[in-house]
Amino acid sequence: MASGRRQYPFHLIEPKWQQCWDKLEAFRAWNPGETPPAGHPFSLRHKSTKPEQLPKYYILDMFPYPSGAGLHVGHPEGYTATDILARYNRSKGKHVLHPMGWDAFGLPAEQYAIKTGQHPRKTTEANVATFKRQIQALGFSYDWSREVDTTDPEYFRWTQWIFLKLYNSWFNPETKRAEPIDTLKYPSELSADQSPEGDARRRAFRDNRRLAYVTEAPVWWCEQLGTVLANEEVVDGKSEVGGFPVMRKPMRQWMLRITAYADRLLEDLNCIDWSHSLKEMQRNWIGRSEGAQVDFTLQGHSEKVRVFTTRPDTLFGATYLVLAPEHRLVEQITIPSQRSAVEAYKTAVSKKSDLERTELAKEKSGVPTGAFAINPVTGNAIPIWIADYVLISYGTGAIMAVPGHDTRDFEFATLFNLPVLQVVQPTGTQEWRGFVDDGFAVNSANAQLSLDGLPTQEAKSKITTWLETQGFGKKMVNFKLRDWLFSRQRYWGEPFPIVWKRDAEGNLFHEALPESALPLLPPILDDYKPTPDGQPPLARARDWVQLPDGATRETNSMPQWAGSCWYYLRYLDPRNANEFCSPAAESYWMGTTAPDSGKPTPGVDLYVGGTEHAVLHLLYARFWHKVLFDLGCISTREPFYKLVNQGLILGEDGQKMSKSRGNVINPDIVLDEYGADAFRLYEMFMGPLEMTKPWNTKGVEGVYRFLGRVWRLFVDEQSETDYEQNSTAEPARALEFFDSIRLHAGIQDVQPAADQLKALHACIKKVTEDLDNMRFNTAISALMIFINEALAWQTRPVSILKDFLTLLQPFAPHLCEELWKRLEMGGAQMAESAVTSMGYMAWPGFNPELLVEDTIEIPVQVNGKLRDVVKVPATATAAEIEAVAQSSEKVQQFLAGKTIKKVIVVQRKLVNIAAA
RNA sequence: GCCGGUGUGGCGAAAUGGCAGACGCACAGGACUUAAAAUCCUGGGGCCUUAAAAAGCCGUGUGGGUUCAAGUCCCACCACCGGCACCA
Repeated sequence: MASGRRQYPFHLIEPKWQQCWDKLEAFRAWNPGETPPAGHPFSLRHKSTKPEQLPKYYILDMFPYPSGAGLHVGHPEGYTATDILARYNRSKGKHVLHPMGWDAFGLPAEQYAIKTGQHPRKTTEANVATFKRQIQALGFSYDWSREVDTTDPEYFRWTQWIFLKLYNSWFNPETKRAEPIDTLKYPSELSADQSPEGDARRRAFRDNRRLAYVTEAPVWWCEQLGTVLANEEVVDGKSEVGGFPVMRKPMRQWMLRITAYADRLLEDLNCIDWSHSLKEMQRNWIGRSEGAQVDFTLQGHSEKVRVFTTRPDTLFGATYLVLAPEHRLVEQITIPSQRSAVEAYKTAVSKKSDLERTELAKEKSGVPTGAFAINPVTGNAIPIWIADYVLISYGTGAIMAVPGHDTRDFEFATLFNLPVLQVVQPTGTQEWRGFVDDGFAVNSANAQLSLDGLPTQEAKSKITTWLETQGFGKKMVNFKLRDWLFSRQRYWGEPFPIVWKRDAEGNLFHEALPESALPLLPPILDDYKPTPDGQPPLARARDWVQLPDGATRETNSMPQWAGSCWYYLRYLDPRNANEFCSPAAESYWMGTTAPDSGKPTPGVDLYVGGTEHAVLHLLYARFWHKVLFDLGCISTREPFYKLVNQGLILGEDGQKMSKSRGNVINPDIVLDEYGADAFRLYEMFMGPLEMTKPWNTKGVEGVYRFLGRVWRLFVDEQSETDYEQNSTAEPARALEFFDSIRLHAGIQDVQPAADQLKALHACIKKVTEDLDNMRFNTAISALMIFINEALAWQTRPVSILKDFLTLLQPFAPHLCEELWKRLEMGGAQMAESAVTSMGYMAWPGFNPELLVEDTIEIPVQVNGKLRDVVKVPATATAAEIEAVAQSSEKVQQFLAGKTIKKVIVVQRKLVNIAAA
């Protein structure tokens, strides 16, 4: 630990500049139509250019949930990367939008409320204050005037407004987009229905097609948390939060029809710049699979069993059917002698915990129903079983089993001695039994149809066409993606702007509140627990729930995802009281009217956050975005054009940081010891942004020393020593002594020497290229190389130092502002007036001519092994280089007694002599 | 099992098919100091030799291949990390 003396007085520098930026609103982004004040650094840089005439750069962090524990070192990793790029782009002349806010609804504040009775608002406010303090201490260039908080009524009124949009829309399969619910036409028999129930039927028709709809479905209920959880919030049969047991329970729930967008969510991945693996995760989650549905007639029943298969080409090999135990036909078709066995099996399955049911190496189980179906191509009667390896929630909840060519079916058939037929011939020499890949169809012919000899793909399309013409089935696409369970039984979330009423017949129905009723605030409670009969906490507020006209309010609330689904849009126009966002702000920042728009970047230019949101948040936000796009509220199809995941930061022991391991690094302590600039620099120097990497406090010391060397390049050693001694003696006057530190005597306003220019321009080139590719670690190493060289200079030209500070500024903004200021003042006393921000200094360009060397060193290899390095003029021709290389003494030694077969000369790079 | 990613010194890492290990940490030696800290300078892949060196050989998870030349490209494996997981 670097105890004692500081490398440089960061403790005086950093707060000073943070206050200065804050006072100036230095990093405020201006919406179209706004005019920055004349003295603002933006105006100084861009003169009379209107903000909206500049190319925009929208750079976004995943906003944090402000937990009571405060920031950990993982948060600032992404934030530092985006801040560096925000500052870099500002310096390059872009108009940068870089906002921050709080995803502040959520369980911890509510559970704290249950324990202590403290209103979650209080807890939330305290946590937000801590987070904000910690984030601001890092000197990030956020536009704090755009700060949003999902729990602010002025924010969540628009979350509720978007919900109303979803509620009041349906997905038109013909146009493949969302449309207002009024455009949904009733079928003629419904519109003609004059009966008393007509209205109710029409209502039901609409309600079943809304993008937000109600269903009575078994959901994951967690007793301890007192709420239902979404599928994805249940991990290994336990709640993701807290690890409590969960059970299935039928409840009335709100759902969002994300499945309608499955195809578009998949398709549009092709037009955004996300990592391959992230796109794959989304593709897997959506899980599109193409195949066919096939109807099997039942012996002795008029009903048919519909199955979904991706391998219709194997239909001749289907030797039995399997229904999910919950399938609706099971009841009907089970023969009396099998009834008790079937019932017993169903009970056993329903009793199984979901952990057991999804157990990996579990042995297959099932029972026959005694019923038979007819294979439409062979005409054979095949038995119908039930088994829990078939899921009710996927496809049609029923499968045709082809044990010859499906691993699961093969396992099942082996266990129960069911017939296994070969219908696919492998291309190689593999065993056909259990062969699941593409091959050639065999044993697949009847009087009307033959697939024999066809490759799998052709066989699939041939039989699908045949099935369709015969009326036995058709092409079908299935998705793993399920509709989004959108209600929670919680207090600390957005209430639904929905009321429930009864019609004349006594049927319960729901109705949306008008937009004018927003925001709908949650009621004041003194107990935040669910009611004893399992009603959500909101149900405790009788007066709130019960409306004067007899209607009752919906008592569910929205999940935490809701607020984070659209916050990037609210940042664009966060104080707008009339709209969720003005069209002018939206079209400018989301890129549709950017002035440099040869190709406008659609959406957020760069979004950085953790992989933990790879599917859920990113899929939900894309879904909402598309709905808003369809309804004409916004102008882009996708919200986030480029997305990068930062890697995890591990503890010093290489383990994941956790309280229980005691390896958590507290940023406050690091900041105290080394300052914000060193902290930022270290987070970026550790390695590539996207990699997982361990924390190492010694490494912080390394970059801290580097900043100390930067400081010493600029300041006079004696005056620094004086400052140290004086401020130790009289700490109260530290600032005064600090201001009288003089510049280094070598700093002069002179023409730089050639080697100085070369060092600078090599650095400019490397840092620029690295920032363009988000290679922060190597950019920092280039800055270090420059400093190592510059420290040896007697004369330190001001122009060189200024350019260097401009390069370092995105990484270590506080130190750079301070040194810049001192250069500007020429060593005079620091003045409070005329503060500007370096953040707007133009990024230096590099001159490649300055980097040209007169003589270059060329490695010479013999048979691929390095034998010598020769110096040649940079202008040497290949022949000249070859001559020099061959005449080298060392090379001669290795050529002795050998014949040269070939000489490879790579201009300016290398010579390799092949000899034998 | 499937999908994606990663394997390079004691450690974090760097390298458009062209001198492997930039930069930093740790370590060692030296300067400054009464001494220490801080700072500055120098040296560090391994092996084999040697008083020290030079020279030589070997080295990017393993085994093959392409090439004048492979950390980088191709094939087959192994290990670790992340995601999904009876999705028909």
